[in-house]
Amino acid sequence: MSNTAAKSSNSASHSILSVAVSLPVFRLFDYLPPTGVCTDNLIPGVRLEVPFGKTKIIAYLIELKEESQLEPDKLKPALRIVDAAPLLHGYDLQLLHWASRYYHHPLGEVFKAAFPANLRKGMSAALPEAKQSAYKLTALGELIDLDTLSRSPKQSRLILAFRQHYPGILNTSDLRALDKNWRAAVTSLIGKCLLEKCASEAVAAREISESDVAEIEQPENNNRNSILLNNQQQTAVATVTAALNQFAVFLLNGITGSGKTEVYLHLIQEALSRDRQVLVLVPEINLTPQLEQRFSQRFPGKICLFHSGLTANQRQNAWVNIQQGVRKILIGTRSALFTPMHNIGLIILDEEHDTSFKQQEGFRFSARDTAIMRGKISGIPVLLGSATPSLESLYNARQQRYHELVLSERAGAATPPMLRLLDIRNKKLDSGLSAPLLAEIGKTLAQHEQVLLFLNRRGFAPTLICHGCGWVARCRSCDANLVIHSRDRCLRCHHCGKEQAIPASCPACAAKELVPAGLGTERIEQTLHGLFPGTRLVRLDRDSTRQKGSLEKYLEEINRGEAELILGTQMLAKGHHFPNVTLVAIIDVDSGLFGIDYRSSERLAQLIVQISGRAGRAAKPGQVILQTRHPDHPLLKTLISNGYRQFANSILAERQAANLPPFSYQAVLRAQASKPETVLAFLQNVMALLNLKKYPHLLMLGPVSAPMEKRAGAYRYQVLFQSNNRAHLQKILDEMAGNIDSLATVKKVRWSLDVDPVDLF
DNA sequence: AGCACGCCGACT
DNA sequence: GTCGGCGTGCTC
Repeated sequence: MSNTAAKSSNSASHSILSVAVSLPVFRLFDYLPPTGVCTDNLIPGVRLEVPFGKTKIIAYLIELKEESQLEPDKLKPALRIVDAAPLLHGYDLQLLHWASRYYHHPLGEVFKAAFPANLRKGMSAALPEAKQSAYKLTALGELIDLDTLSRSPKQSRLILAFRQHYPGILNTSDLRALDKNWRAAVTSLIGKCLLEKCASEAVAAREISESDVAEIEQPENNNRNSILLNNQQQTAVATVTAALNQFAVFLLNGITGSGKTEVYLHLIQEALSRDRQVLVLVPEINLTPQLEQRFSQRFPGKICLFHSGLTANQRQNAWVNIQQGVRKILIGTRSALFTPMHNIGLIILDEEHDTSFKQQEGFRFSARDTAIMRGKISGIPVLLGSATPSLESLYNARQQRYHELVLSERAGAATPPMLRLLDIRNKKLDSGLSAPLLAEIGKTLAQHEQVLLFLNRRGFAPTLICHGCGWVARCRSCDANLVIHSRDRCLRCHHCGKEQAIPASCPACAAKELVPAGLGTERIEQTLHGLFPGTRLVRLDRDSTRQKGSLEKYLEEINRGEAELILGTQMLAKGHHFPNVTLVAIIDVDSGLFGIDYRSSERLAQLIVQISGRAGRAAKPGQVILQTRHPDHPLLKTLISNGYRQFANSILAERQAANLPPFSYQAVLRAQASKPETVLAFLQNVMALLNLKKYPHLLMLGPVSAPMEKRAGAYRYQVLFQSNNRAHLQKILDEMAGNIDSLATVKKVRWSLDVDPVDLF
């Protein structure tokens, strides 16, 4: 009480509103309060509508100041205060400020990421319950002969439903259950004066009776759904439960099928019983109807989903229900991370190694790292789960920064698949397929079992090369090689998506000796058609599933057992499992083995483990064949014989032996201008300004993309900063951010700074 | 990001 | 003579 009194007496003199706007500028803008409004109730975090240039926009109040740097006559008054009370709580604001600083992204843009589109446009955040409508029949509707509606079967069915339902009132969710497209029919019935909207009292009455029903059903639900935990699961649940009131990071390292989800469900129950909310983050692909069903069976009426597939209104409903604490559990993708919560008590992040937790453009951030920071700010535990944890998380666990919980027992009796290296040195290959592999494929098909082939390259061939002079087809706007697509008869850039026709002769030497080099899924598909004629083959990659719903169609075909040979990219590794697959082959493991970056080996290993999980679920254990020219590669051998965990350890040990820290951090400064000299001068100035010598471990690479060519009307260079020390990098970036604006204005350079969302600690 | 101002080629 | 191209600069 005394707190608020002190606040308002202070703010009397603080009558300048410093706001952030959703623009790519780092500075804040100052406004006067709306005319005739007392600033006492203005608290940072509220939305304001302000005049901005010629338009008006929604801005976010950051602080109240005594005076502005600008001359008073330049200040405009804000138009209105949108929120009586801030929608973001103190912890949420702290998190957004942290993210803006840590990822060097403008504060207003970070705020934008925290609000659904409707609220960004200034819509009120009133609870959507008020919008829940209910309908009942009019007197005419009660009496009308249904035969007169014989030409509108939907409408007559609705009328019948109203008549049969006591007390004759149906609300939106009832109607949705009756018919997905109820709205059109209801609208025309209202138009015919057969149906009318109820008064709001009637709606409230219905809601009470509904919640009664839910409570009667609940105990029975729990009995049916709750599964007994094994010892490891019990330990995990008990350990996290004991820490429910403090910040701690737990790494739940559980092999496929070890029952991680059951641990999540028990912990959610624990948090709910303490009247706290829970945030569950999952990779995009995992947000399936099955997951939703499993959660809502256990926690009926308590869940909100939040992901890119929702409409603007659905997003707002979910956001507000969670923000106000009406719903208790938010399940969503990385875009759900910043949703304010009334009383958050636990964060769960499933498949923590998954790369979709990193936002790679615009506001680049790592949802995993930011979730950990959210846990720290809110003083609550964060649980990271994975069968193949990222190296950084394993490292953090080893450094005791995370507390590791292991689930090593499979719930069912399924035997793990057998991994085998197949040496293809000096072996004849047909589109990358060796004779022993082809023999195994033939054998498996003959037994009417399914085969899954993996190659992480779509298209026909990754390059078009001139046999006469060595010319290679490259993209004009990127530095990447163009990929040959045979079905669409074109060359396509997998970076920017640009297409062009396949030239008939070499543009450099005019020889008609252009040959496709390398392997892609299209090419293998073609070869397999020739080798196994009449076999039903399904190819799954971004090209074959571009049409909406076609992925689902193919997956069903596979699950029904109609598809015998399955060929595909990354897509195969995630989400779905195929019961009748007994042979998995990875056509080229070597490509992942020798990257400059250890992350390519890490991803390869994760992929092998995940894709192996697709096989051997049937009564018969599956086999996994890895084609390689390096059967003695220590990493491969470790992975095959000792598993992912040992593999990860040996990468970390290798780096330690080479005196390298486990990770490095990077940032990219991009600059562009109309003249190349301008770009260079700008970068030189920036470099001169930075005291790089202070940071011995900071590596500066650049300008990176040479030679400098004009692209899209501008010359652009980028400079890469790499460091083993995140703090050093942060300091350099701070120095830059403080000076770069003025340098750029003088030199007319456009610049942007991307901080790769690598790690937190 | 939008949006306006400004300075050079094809149009009635 | 203008319409409009996008390069450049600004928004409290």
